[in-house]
Amino acid sequence: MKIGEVASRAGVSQRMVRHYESIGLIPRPLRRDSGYRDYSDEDLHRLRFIANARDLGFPIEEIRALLTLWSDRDRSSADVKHLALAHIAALEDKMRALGAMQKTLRDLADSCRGDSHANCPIIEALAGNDDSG
Amino acid sequence: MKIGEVASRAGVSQRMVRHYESIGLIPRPLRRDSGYRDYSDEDLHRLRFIANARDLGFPIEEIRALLTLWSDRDRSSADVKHLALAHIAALEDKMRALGAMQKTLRDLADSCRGDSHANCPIIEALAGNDDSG
DNA sequence: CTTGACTCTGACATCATGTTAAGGTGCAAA
DNA sequence: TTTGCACCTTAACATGATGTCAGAGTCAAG
Repeated sequence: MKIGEVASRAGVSQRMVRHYESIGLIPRPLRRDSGYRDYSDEDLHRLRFIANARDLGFPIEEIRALLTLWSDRDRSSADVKHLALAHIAALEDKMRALGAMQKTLRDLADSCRGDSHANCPIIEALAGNDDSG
Repeated sequence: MKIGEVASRAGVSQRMVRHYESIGLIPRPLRRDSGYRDYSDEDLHRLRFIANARDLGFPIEEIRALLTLWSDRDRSSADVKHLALAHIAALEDKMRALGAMQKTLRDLADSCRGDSHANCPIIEALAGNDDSG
C-alpha cells in the first residue's frame, strides 16, 4: 500500500511516516518504479505500535527500545515493565511540576479581584513585589 | 552591568537573555565601546519578570502580553486575571492528558508480572493485541 | 489529453534551550 | 610587556515531534 493509506490506517501523518523512516524507527520500504513507497501489513503493524506508544507519551528513543523488546523473543516481561515504570515516573514528575505551577497561579488568581481596577496581585508577584507576610 | 551579571541575577542563561532580545521581549541594551551589552537595573527587573512568568509555564507570547499589561497603567486587573485563568486551564488540560496516559500505563504495568517470563500485557497492548474482555 | 488526487524531495517553522566554534576584550599576575 | 584566564561577541547546529510549503513527478478517471 502507498504512504497515504498506511498513514491513515496507522493513525499518523504521512509526514511522520517519512520521519520515522529517516530516523530508523521503521525500515525503508520497497519502492515502486514510480519511486512511491510501498508498505506491507507488517509495516502497518509496526507503525501502529509506534502510534500507540506515542499516544502514551513515550519519547522516540524509548519507543525505539520498546520496538526492540517487541521483536526480542528472549526478553523478559521485567525488561518491558522497567521501561514502563520509568515512563510512569517521568509522567508523574511532569504532572507534579504542572500542578505546582497551577497551584501558585490559582492562589494568585484567587487573590485578584479581576475587576476594572488596576491593582493586581498577579502582576505584582511576577514583578517580584513580594506581598507575603 | 554586563550580560553575565544580569543573567545570573535574573536567574536565566546568557543565551536566553540574547534570545529574549532577538525576539523583542526585552529592549536592545546600550553597547560599550567594546561591543559588550550594558544592562540597567530596569532591564534586570524586566528579565526577572520574564523568568517568573516562565517558571509558571507561560509561553512566550503570553509573557509578551503580560509585559504589556505590566507597563499599562490603564489596564484592569480583570485583563490580567483573564490571561492567568486561561493559562490555568491550559495547565489543567495538560495534566489531564498526562494523567490519562499515566493511568493507562499504570493499569498495564499492574497487569504485567515483571518477571523473567516473556509474556507481557504492556507489549501486547502496544502491538494492538487487545486483551480486554 | 486534461484534471485532480496522490506522491516525491527538500527546506523552513515551531518553542525554549544548550552547545560549540572562532574570535575580540579586559584585567591581573609574572 | 607578555601571558593567561575569564568574559564577551556572532553564528550556526541540535533537540522533539510535527506542520507546511514549493516545485516536480505519477497515476487513474473522465
